[in-house]
Amino acid sequence: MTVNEVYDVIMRDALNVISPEGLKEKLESGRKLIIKMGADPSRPDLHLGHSVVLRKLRMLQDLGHEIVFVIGDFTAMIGDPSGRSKTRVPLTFEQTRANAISYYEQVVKILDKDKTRIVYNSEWLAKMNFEDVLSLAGKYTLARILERDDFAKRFNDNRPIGMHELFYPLMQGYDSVALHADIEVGGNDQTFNLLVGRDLQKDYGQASQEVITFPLLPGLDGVEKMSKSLDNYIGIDEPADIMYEKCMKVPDNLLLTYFNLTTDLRESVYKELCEKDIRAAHVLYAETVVALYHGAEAVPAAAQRYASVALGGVPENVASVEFPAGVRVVEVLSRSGLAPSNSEARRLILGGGVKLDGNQVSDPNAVLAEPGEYVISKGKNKFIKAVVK
RNA sequence: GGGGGAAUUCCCGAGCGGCCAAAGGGGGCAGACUGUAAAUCUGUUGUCACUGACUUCGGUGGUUCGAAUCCACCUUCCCCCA
Repeated sequence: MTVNEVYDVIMRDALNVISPEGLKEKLESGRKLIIKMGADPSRPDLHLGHSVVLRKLRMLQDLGHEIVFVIGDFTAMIGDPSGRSKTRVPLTFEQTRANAISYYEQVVKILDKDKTRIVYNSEWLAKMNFEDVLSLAGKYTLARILERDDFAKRFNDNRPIGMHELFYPLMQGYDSVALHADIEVGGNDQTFNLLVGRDLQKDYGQASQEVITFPLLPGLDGVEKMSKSLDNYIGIDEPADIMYEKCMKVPDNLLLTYFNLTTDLRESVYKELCEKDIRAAHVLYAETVVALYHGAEAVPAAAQRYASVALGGVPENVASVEFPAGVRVVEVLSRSGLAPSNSEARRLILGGGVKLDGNQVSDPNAVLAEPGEYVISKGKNKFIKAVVK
């Protein structure tokens, strides 16, 4: 892609670009730009929501620029208050390192390993003394910090805001100063933090970074933003089968958005299909995404599995768990993870949600007396093979 | 520093001495319907050896035959005054 093409794609997909002229100028300068992206080490599991931004970074990388991931190991001690209504529980140093590694491994599924750098913000933040901190704090005002949605909200609702939390945007902004970042990208929820970086760079005598924010991908529930903790995500690490199935579950009214933000397909390919045959559009989406992360060769198997389960069949490679003869079905459910407890398993049976080899189990005290293999299912698409010995 | 209030099961929120595993709503899960969608309807939502037992209502100790409910102290949060 040429500089102009990349610029156009960014302008098309970005939610907001602060100073498009500045961005264009930098891209055309011929310099190798430092592009900053904050990584949240408290949640190292990447999903399609992250891919929205990552895929744009990949384009910039292909133009020769350097992507720098800032692992907020120091800021993690505070926890980003973005979108939070409560103070977060801090992470330990070891946790952030472990998470950072896992983060990196997933990131390079989309990005070019050689042009991706990882830095830890403790490198500079931990070295600041109290005087440095005061000087940093003096560059911002309470009123401006309180402009932030979540702070304002918490403040008005009389919920506590720790003093240290107010420093979060400043610290993240200072990262840009330390790195001499040219561009910073992030999700829409990061807008405030990214802008603070711009201001601080100016205060420290640097050119302000360009800021590009991208829309947040809504989760599979169609309400909240995609996130692992809400379990409404499609992880980029997930097996092809699961990925395919989840893609089929994307809410109809969001499918267009998903196509837009998470695939390379041209609008002409999917737009009409979404309007005319939403089911076929789902299939196209599922195939596209699975191919993207697992290769085209993984598609047929995933599609076939989906189809067989849809027809009420049992998928082929189901995880199996061994049990001694005479186990209660309830225990099979709880120990295999299909149910969180025996009580819950019992309720599921009573509610008609459990099947044994395709037949509904109605007795909560049912037992697998004979050795053999049994397929136990919960709901429509959760299966486990019980190997009874 | 002084005064007043609050802490309930995943979340919000009722309960204010036995009828409380704790109303109601949200969310979750399952069933029906469907396209493994949405909407809708139904059931369910502490654990276990489940017609019974056990553990829960910020923490610790107490009063009582009996405490989520009363008392004391502690912890945390909020409000008002300074």
